[in-house]
Amino acid sequence: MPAKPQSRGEQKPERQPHVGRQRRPRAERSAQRRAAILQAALDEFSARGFAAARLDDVAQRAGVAKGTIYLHFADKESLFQELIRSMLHPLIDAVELAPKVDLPFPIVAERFLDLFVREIYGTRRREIIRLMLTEGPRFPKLAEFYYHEVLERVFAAMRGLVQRAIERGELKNDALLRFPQLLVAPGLVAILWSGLFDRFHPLDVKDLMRAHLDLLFDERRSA
Amino acid sequence: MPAKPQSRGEQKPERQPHVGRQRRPRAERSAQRRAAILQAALDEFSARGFAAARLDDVAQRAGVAKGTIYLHFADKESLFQELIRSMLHPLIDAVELAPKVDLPFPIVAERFLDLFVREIYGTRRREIIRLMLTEGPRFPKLAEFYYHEVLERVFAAMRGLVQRAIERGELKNDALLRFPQLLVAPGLVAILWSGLFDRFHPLDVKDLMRAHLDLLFDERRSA
Amino acid sequence: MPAKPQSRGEQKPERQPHVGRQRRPRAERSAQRRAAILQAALDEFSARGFAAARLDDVAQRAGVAKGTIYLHFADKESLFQELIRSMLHPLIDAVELAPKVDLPFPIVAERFLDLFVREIYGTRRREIIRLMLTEGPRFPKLAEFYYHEVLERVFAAMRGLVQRAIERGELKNDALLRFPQLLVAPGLVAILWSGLFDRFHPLDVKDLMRAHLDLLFDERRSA
Amino acid sequence: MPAKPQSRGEQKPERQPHVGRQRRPRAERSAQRRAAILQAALDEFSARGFAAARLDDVAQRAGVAKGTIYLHFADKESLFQELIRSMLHPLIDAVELAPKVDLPFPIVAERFLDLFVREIYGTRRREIIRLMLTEGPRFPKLAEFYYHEVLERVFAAMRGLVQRAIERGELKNDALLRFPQLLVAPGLVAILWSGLFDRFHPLDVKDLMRAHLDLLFDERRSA
DNA sequence: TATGAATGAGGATTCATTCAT
DNA sequence: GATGAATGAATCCTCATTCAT
Repeated sequence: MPAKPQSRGEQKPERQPHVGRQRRPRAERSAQRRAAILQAALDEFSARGFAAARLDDVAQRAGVAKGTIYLHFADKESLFQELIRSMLHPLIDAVELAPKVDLPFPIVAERFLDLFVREIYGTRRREIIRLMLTEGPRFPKLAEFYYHEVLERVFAAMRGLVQRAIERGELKNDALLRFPQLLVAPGLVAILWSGLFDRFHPLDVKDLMRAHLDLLFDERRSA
Repeated sequence: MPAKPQSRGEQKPERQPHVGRQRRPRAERSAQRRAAILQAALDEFSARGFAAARLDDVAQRAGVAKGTIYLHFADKESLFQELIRSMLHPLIDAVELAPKVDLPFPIVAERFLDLFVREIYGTRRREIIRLMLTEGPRFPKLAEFYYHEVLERVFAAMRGLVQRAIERGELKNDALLRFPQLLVAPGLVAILWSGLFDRFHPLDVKDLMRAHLDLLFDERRSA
Repeated sequence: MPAKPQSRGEQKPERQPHVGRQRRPRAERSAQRRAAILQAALDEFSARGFAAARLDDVAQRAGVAKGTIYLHFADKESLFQELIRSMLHPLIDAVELAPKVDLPFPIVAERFLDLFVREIYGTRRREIIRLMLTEGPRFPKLAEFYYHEVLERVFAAMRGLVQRAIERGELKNDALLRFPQLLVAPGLVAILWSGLFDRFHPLDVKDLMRAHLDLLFDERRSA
Repeated sequence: MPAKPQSRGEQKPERQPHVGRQRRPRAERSAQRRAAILQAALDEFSARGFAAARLDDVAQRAGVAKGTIYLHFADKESLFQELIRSMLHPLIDAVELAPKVDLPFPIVAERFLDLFVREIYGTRRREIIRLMLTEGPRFPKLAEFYYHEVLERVFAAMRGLVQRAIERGELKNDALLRFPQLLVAPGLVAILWSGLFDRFHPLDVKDLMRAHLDLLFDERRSA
């Protein structure tokens, strides 16, 4: 699941050979602009938060006119919501391709956290998650979407794995079954930490995750 | 048009029941108003976030005129920052009165999480923490204050306890020593959850904390 | 005509020997406060102009509470107008005591300009004149007062002197008779200059006045 | 914020009389609006002074929305300063085209004062000079600009002329060399007078200037 | 489609004035 | 009389949204 192509550059051949302008079919140019706007919106919303972000800045950053934003999005709120949704979609798809292989739970958990580090923390999705956390309360629709489309699925998948682990005796209690949140909590904390306190004390996420796993399955790397 | 008490929130004004008007010294009335403003500010900032909160609403909710806010706070930002600071102070003091008794670490951890549930999650400080998390990136001063005055102290205290636990063999690895965050991570997640997803799936914090402890010290309540 | 006593200090004996507070009869204290307010008002109005001056600052500077100003003056405008009037009154009286001695006109003119330099330019009345010039258009009442009470009288006196000078052949034309303004114009320019350009090029008023006299009566100090 | 020709003053809008709406290129419309705003600003600032003028009124008078002002000027202060500057620029340019012809000094002086009457007193620049005099102390930048860009140049040019006059024996002293202000002082007084006392006693500037010249060069029109 | 000038509702802030103490 | 906390109208400025080109 590669990070989203931030550079606008891989344009395909063109048609109208006589025009000095667009060297690309209409629809494609439009999609490209839409992408540029979303990109810029992510930058601005991330940096200032929803309320303080200015569409002027988004437009400028995207290299389009302010009015153009309204050709693609109904209003500021829609832009925000579609930004979040569009960046969560690949994640949702990924969940479907759940890991069918049957490995020991500590390994599964480790892979899961690795995936988090690689595909969320290490990408701009980290900012999306942060926006979800910080602006979510003002966007019930978005929270609902996130809950049903992301959380429920992820948690369901996790519960399946946990259930098997419990049955196999790899887990001694049902804590993770009842609260799958406990597995990702450190990841969320890392996301929050990065925006708040990194300048005082940077946090090594991989280390944090390893420590988290140590706590959960202490037969591994112990003190 | 004299100010009007407009008592709101859960403040109990303890007025003399027989007096139709205020019969209180100047300084006290002033303090009362300041408190009312802070109270109202917490309500509004919590509900809408810093940028979207309107001082008009704060004033109305506090039962004072707009201008009155400026008698107590330099501007919107100061109001916000002083709100956060004032509500964190009792917490800071509490840390100083560290637990000197020497109990088994699982008990210590349990008490610590109980304290969190009781003194933060169960109070309006929950909202303060949430504001800290969500608005902090835009208030570097506040983040710095929080890091140095709260986190460093809490973490230092926690490390002391963890260190002893390791020495006694109560903890098999140094995970919590290096990342005290791991102990409070579920608490933060609970705070975030409460504002986002409670209407879909309420979270029982005490249960969550118990599960968290179960994961850490699995000789207790297992599956 | 000494400048107004800026220091409040020459208090007279008192009465109530048992009171720790005022050592002065009521009326006198009141007059003292009124004077202090006017003093402070001059400072503030001079520094910022009528509109931008703040009564808060006036009160603070005068060492009284804001409300006290309203015990002495109906409102900001009244304060301003009374300030101007009160400081012009001594000037008006002075005009009455016109110079009855019959001297050569150049000498008369020189004395007149000397008087201007000493009693206006060299005192806080300079600021009053400036305020009159800069704020006058917004205070028609004040302009009217100034015109009738000050200008008309001064000009009438001047015309008397000029008339005699013409009759005696000391002046070859009626320019000053028709436009007494021409005699004081450099003085007004000096007042304006002092607030605008002194930091680039200070103006020596006495020198300016001497040059002005040189131009008018060129048998004196010539090139 | 597109640049603007800046030449304005007595602009005649030259709209096509048959068009009910604007049929003009963007840039031109923008320049027109900017000009209208400056025009309206001059009206309002002149009438009420900087502090008391309301941008709402400026907008209304200019026939634009409040926000439009901010498309052309950063804030109220900028608007004010650009107003002054833009109206002084033509004056500055005019000084450069100094009079190269070598005429007798009284003629030169007369032409100079004529120029003042025609190009300043008789135009809206009179109001600009008044604003400069009355608001200048609160706008040091503006005073500096005016001093260096206008006064120094004008005075330098005047000194050149005066110097030659002295050498030729047309002036018997160096008064005007040291204080060129003396030549324009009556002009400034006329400007101030017009706003303050015209309703009590209108001042005929041309007459005033003639009298001024009479005083300086008394071989002309004498008593 | 795309543009960006124009709009004007909205909100922070100031400060003259009032009035309970 | 004095005080100064409280008021709220007034005003600057911002920025999401519209719309003529």
